[in-house]
Amino acid sequence: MLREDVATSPQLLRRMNVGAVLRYALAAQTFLASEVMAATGLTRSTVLGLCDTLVAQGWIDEVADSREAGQYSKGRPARRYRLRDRAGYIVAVDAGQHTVTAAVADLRGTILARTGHTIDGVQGPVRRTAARGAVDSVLAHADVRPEEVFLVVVGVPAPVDGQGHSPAGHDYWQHMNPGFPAVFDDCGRTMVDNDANLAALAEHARNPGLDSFATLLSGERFGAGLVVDGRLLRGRHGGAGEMRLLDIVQGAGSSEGLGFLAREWAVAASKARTLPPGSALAQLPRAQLSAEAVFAAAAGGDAAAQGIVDRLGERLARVAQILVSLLDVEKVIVAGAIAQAAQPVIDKAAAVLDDVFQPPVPELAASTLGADGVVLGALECGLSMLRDEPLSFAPFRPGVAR
Amino acid sequence: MLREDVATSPQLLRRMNVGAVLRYALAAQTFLASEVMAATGLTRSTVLGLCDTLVAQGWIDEVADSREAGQYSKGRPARRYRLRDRAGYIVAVDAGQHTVTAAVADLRGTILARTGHTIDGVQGPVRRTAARGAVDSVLAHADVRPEEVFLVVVGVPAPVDGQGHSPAGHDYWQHMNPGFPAVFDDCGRTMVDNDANLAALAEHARNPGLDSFATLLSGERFGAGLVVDGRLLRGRHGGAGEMRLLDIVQGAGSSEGLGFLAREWAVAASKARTLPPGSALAQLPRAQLSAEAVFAAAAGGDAAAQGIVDRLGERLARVAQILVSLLDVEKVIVAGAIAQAAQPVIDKAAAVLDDVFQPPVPELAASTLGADGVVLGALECGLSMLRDEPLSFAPFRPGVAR
DNA sequence: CTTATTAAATATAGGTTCTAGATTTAGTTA
DNA sequence: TAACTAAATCTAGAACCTATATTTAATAAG
Repeated sequence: MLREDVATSPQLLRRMNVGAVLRYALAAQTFLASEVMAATGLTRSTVLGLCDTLVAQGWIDEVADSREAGQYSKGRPARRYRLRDRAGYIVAVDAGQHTVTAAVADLRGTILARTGHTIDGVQGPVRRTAARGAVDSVLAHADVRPEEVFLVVVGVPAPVDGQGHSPAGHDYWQHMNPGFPAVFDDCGRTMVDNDANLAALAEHARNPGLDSFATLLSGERFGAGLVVDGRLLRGRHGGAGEMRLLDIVQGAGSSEGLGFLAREWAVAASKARTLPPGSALAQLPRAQLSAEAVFAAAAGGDAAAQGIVDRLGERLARVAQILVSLLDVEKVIVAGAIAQAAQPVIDKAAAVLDDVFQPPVPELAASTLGADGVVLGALECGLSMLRDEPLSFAPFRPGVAR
Repeated sequence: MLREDVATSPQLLRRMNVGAVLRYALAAQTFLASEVMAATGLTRSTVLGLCDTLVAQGWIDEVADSREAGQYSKGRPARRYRLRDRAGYIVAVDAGQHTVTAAVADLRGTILARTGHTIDGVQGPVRRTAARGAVDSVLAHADVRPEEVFLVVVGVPAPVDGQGHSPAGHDYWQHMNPGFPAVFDDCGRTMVDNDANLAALAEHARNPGLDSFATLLSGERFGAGLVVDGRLLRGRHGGAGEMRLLDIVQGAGSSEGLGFLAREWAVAASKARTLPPGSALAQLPRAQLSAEAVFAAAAGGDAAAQGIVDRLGERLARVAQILVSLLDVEKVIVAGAIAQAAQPVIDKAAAVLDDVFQPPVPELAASTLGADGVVLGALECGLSMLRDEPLSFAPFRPGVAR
């Protein structure tokens, strides 16, 4: 491969140009030579030659519908090319603490199959088996064989450094990140990353132009994926975005998440019998005092629930204030399964931020991705790696040796 | 110029290779074709052709001392090339609140002249005039004319975004960053950046392998330059590293810096007459109760001064804790003019960090650059821009039209 | 049904750039 | 002075891309 900062030969130039056209194909799926000419500045002869190469390599196909698909056009009909979006596949896995979710997508990012299972245990071996099972299940559903997979991207609830490793010394992290590459050694390359980081990548892909923001997973514990100046922050050991610092922030108190606290505070109020008799929360058995129940009651006007929501909103505002004032992010996206239910909390927090900051006040909003953020981020991570270095993957075609 | 993601022609390939050799020259100053061959993988013919180009453009010279300088060697003596380190110049300016410092360096980064002045006032026009005066002074000392300058890099005590602008709405920031490019319009390109950011770049250049760290300017106010994963963070409006968040951190209290607080607390103790009669601080008139005096007294064993140092150390530890735990930086470098004097404070803070963190404990250390950090960082900023895009500059040679 | 028109595809020639290998050159060493 | 050595130079040759002319495959008009 290339040494760093290295000079190049004509062959390498060809490789660069093949890559440029392939990138265009990945973005456009079906395209004409003229479009590539406009996008790259290359001559028609050159572009057609590059397309020939890509056809030979199995990345694109020539299709015959140049005229039918397009609007009316005079002159000789143009060849039309189409990305072979089944030339390879990307597998995305959210290996959460209690559940594993897997999805398989084609090269355009279209999800072909998706599944979720609970994991019975937190031990590494159990998690490895569960992840492999989920992946085998989606591959079977989508009729994809492991050798057709370009890339497996796994999200885990632990800090992960640039090499996919979690810091030593914490058994929990090693259990959460128990060496997935070995599990998927027949499925192309495997990448492991932190779940909040992947969720942030998903948001980045869905918010064009938003280049500095934080994605705050906020269910049981706070954890942030930080994107500043268009880049995801990792830090020395992958610990960027860990929220232990909240222990020493006034008004934030701890890194426990919104879901956890809503439940705890409701249960505490119930035990302390401070809930007014008329409160909706008082009607529920303690086992059903979930965060969602609290938020729903608050939305219904219940004063006790509203009190909890207000406290949570102030706490969330503190968290957002920290991130915004240290990193100058323009938006904090509250993500995770409870994000949408927590809209009342977010509204309260946004009001607090309005007081804290001079305009322009940073945005605070719930993610629209719900519980799928991590899986979608894993997919996005894989797609962006594909876009960055498409030629480092080899298209799979039945009957053709790789 | 190039469209993004664009394909290339043979001419552009040549340009890339010329750039690669020039980068080598900038790093090596004097070199042989064989070395470039080894570094780039190119043929001798090609490398010599590229060197011819660079000679013609005025970037390098052929020098005759191939044998003399080198160790014994058999065979035909190799041509030796040398960077024309006076093909252009880089001007670095630290436009601080009270003082302006300027330096001019050649392409190798060797400083040719340096000067410092106090600024009489905080108004934009005054600062512009002072900066221009300082630059004219160093240029005259180094016998450099403005048109020979490639790049002027100015550090200011205000947030600065990627375009060199400071956020509107704060008059102070506009005064600090009053449109320097117009002042240096005869000196090549002008770049403006935040002072702490530049100090961080200086540290980055001097600590190879250190890729995630914070540089904490800590004199009158805390301000951090954040480098994570090898990149300087800016944020949406250039506000990354602003330390206003300390207002809500327990034990940190405010964003006032070590120098400010040491002085304030010593004066307060003096006014409250709580200094023991034997204390070295009690001997001093209040106007001389500087931070340096407090640190010196503490080093000399004075108990009252030691008390102040301990309080400062705990506060500094909090600041470092915040940065480390949110960004996973491996080191916090205390910079600014008082950094070295503040060693007792740093020692105290390091001891606190030892308790707070599990191993590996993040490092905390004083910068070795003293008050020059910002100027050196501005120079480093210019050099790295030169290294990234050398061919975007045109060498200056007397008698040759540009 | 033929002809004009149009735009894409193809073919041809030419220029740049790099590589590979043979030959020459400029020194040292014996 | 001759042998040796490694750099420089010279000569082909191959891979690209471009520019321009020619051909081709469609539609539209007469």
